[in-house]
Amino acid sequence: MAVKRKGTWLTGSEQRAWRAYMLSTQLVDERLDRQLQRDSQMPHAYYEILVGLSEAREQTRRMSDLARTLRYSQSRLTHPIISMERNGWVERRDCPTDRRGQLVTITTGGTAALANAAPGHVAAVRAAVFDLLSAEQVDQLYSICTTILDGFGGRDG
Amino acid sequence: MAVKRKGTWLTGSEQRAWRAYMLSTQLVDERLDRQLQRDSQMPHAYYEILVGLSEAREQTRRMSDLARTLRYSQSRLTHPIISMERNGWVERRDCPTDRRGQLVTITTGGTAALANAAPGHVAAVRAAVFDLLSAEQVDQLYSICTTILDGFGGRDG
DNA sequence: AGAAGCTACTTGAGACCTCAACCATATCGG
DNA sequence: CCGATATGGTTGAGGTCTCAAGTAGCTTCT
Repeated sequence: MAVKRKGTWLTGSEQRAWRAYMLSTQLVDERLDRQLQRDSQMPHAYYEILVGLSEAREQTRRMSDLARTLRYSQSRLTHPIISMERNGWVERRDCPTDRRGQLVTITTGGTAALANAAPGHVAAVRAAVFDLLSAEQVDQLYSICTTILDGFGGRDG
Repeated sequence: MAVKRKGTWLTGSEQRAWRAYMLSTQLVDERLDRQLQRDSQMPHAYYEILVGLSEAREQTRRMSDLARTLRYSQSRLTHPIISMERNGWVERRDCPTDRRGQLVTITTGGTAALANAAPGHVAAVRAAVFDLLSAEQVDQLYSICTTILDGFGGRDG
């Protein structure tokens, strides 16, 4: 493995970047969660699941497929799906080609809940992030995040 | 308020940046949490609290003071503090000048736990983030995050 | 065909966080 | 000085996430 010159701690500029990162990501997250919970009675994870389903062909996906694209563990997906099924936002049925599988479909109620939640959520995203950043910063952010994502390359988790 | 030209949705480059952001921040977070939990039996929040205390004058702080700098709600702080007190990592005593107040001090046990956890945690931070980014990107990240932080200006949450 | 191993999903327990309600003390206004 | 309000902190209930273990169906190899 390539040995870094730096020892165990972070340099000054890394440290200040790290602190700002931790603080800002946490605040953005909390803010979006709170907005969704308050205005649409759903946690952010539910919103993401609904989006994932609404974008799917036939509005339907296999559990494992959905979990992979959201990068959720399976049990992190099963629990919400069960409670969203109780809400009437999604429906499940057995997969015809693989009897282990489950197909999840967003219902019209789920679609309505999502349509109802989306504008406020997007406005919150804008207010918290994109209204503040320049176009250049948006591109930089994209490139930083994809660099980090690429670093994961499937290893550990 | 200044009206943005854009309507309710995000532009293409905003959207791809947003997806990369959500994915990467979540993955980084999970990875650090898991590493700390596995190697040092503490969630990330506990680590941050220990750091906050260790950096304080006399290794001691008021609850509300600590909560403010970490940007935690009070009950988000009280719960962990109680369990860390059971671990022997911190101690509490009444504040002499304000009888509502509580002073929290990190114990030698807490200091040891932190010293034990830090190298692995920092290595994980490096591996997940800083080993991948150029110096330029680190500076960009800092500037993006402080821009977002400034946007919060104390309002809402 | 049958055993071994992998994949898909669920379950339950435990930990953490949030929120709202609550007590106690400080502070401010008349 | 006393009531009104604000601040500091705790409590408990409820919900979500994680982790480990369990069930069931597929697949592969001999």
